Amino acid sequence: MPIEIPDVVIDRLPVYARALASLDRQGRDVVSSQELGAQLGVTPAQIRKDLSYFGRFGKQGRGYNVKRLLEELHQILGLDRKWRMVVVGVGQLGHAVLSYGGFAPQGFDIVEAFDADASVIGKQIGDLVVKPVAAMREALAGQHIDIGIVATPAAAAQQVIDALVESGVRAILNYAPIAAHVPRHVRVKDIDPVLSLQSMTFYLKSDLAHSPPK
Amino acid sequence: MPIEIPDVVIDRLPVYARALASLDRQGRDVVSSQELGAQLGVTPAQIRKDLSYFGRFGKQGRGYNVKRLLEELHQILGLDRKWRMVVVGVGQLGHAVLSYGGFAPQGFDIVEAFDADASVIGKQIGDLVVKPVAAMREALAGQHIDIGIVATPAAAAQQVIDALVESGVRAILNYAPIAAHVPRHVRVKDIDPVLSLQSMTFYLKSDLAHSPPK
DNA sequence: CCTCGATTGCGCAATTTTTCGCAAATGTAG
DNA sequence: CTACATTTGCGAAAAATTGCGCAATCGAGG
Ligand SMILES: NC(=O)c1ccc[n+]([C@@H]2O[C@H](COP(=O)([O-])OP(=O)(O)OC[C@H]3O[C@@H](n4cnc5c(N)ncnc54)[C@H](O)[C@@H]3O)[C@@H](O)[C@H]2O)c1
Ligand SMILES: NC(=O)c1ccc[n+]([C@@H]2O[C@H](COP(=O)([O-])OP(=O)(O)OC[C@H]3O[C@@H](n4cnc5c(N)ncnc54)[C@H](O)[C@@H]3O)[C@@H](O)[C@H]2O)c1
Repeated sequence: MPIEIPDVVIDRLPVYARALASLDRQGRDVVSSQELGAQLGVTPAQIRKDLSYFGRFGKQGRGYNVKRLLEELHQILGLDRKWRMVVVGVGQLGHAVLSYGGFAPQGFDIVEAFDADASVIGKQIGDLVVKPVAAMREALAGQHIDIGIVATPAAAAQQVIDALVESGVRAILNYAPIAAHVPRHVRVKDIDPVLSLQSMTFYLKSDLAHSPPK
Repeated sequence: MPIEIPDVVIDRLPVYARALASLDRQGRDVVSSQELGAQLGVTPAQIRKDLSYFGRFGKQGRGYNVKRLLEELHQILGLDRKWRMVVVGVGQLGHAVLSYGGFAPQGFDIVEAFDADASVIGKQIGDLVVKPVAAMREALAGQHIDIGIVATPAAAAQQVIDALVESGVRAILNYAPIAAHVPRHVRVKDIDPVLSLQSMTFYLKSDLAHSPPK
């Protein structure tokens, strides 16, 4: 029964969900795998196959009901509830993360923020006050935190991650440029724009087209 | 001769390069695929296979010379030269990007910044002055820009991307939560923390372990 | 100069992921 | 009620990716 669902499939579902939400806002009622695929740059067959891991959500000859499919995806991904997150490292990037309006509407609530630097500790951002990272264990002891966001310098990141894991966090969104080590029950996703750039340059490099149009 | 190299392989090379740079800073001279793999959480066989697309860089019985392999990877990825980038959208995130110290040391230079908002235009950040996005075409007309970084709200992102492509940019680092449409000769990498979170919750959701250790 | 433990590079097998192809539904139009 | 244009879900084929196994090679030590 528990057929293994590939990670790649899980990674695509949020993309489908985002597109469906957009279609929904535009008032669209139904969409075919064909159209959705064109919009997202994936093949219709892939969308249908991905969805088929979870059930039968479409109607032959019609396509998918946008609202219905969006709800199903939310349920599948666990987006039909709130997730509690903490941010560690409130520098440039940490500030941007804390004041980003894109998390809360999706059910991702940042409930604590920590930093090591005295000039940041105590600072109020939104309705959070930055606490000392040294007191993180205690601060998190009573509460249930699902996800830790790491935005410290690379040198501090692994120890911060260890502390988050100790505190019961089961997923890490890691902005620091390191390969994090975590126990197997903890998920990690890395966000590193430099790695993204460095893989794109491979293709740019060999592009012979080189002249800016005069 | 031009054996097709899988995209997944290209995506891993920067990760290897980053680890090698770290080993190099630690004064390590050689490393085996075994050790590198353990550090990065990939199998040694995968590392060897990936590298074998490009040549033979190791010595049997020894492993890889750290400096040598790092140089080779830099060459392969095109990191042995400078890349010129522009940032469009200088809000919270754009600020963090502009003042991020992690790009320049890797050869990624931000040479212009644009925004639509009068309260940001003219502002100096580092040694750049934010210019009006309306004048982007003209500002970029003379120069060769390799990569565009998009940090505008979603609603503006596609038109900004179109303008960047028009200006001759061949790669886009897109922070906006949209599925960008670009001509085939343009590369896009998306950075979207919400998508990352939304795929991790799939696994958290089904985790039965739920209680924070008292 | 021989032996031995270590480690690469790579052909090939195994596994994973994507794509194909089509029967079965669905809605529409006549 | 029938014909028809669509589009799904899914088994099976194809393609892509990963992992295995091992001959060849390296350096150290004697
Ligand atoms: N700024 C960006 O655009 C950007 C982009 C990608 C990745 N990153 C990465 O994100 C991280 C943060 O980048 P930034 O630009 O915000 O740097 P920053 O120096 O502005 O902020 C780092 C913050 O972490 C705090 N800190 C240091 N050690 C700590 C510890 N042990 N515990 C808690 N807090 C600690 C510092 O006091 C500081 O406030 C870095 O790893 C960087 O490589 C940044
Ligand atoms: N802040 C984050 O942590 C974060 C994280 C991930 C993704 N994002 C995404 O990055 C983008 C920027 O986020 P932010 O938090 O910096 O938002 P922001 O509102 O602080 O900044 C957006 C900036 O874009 C400018 N802008 C608007 N339209 C423009 C146009 N047509 N041309 C040029 N500039 C234009 C605005 O004037 C503003 O300065 C958004 O798409 C957001 O979803 C942000």
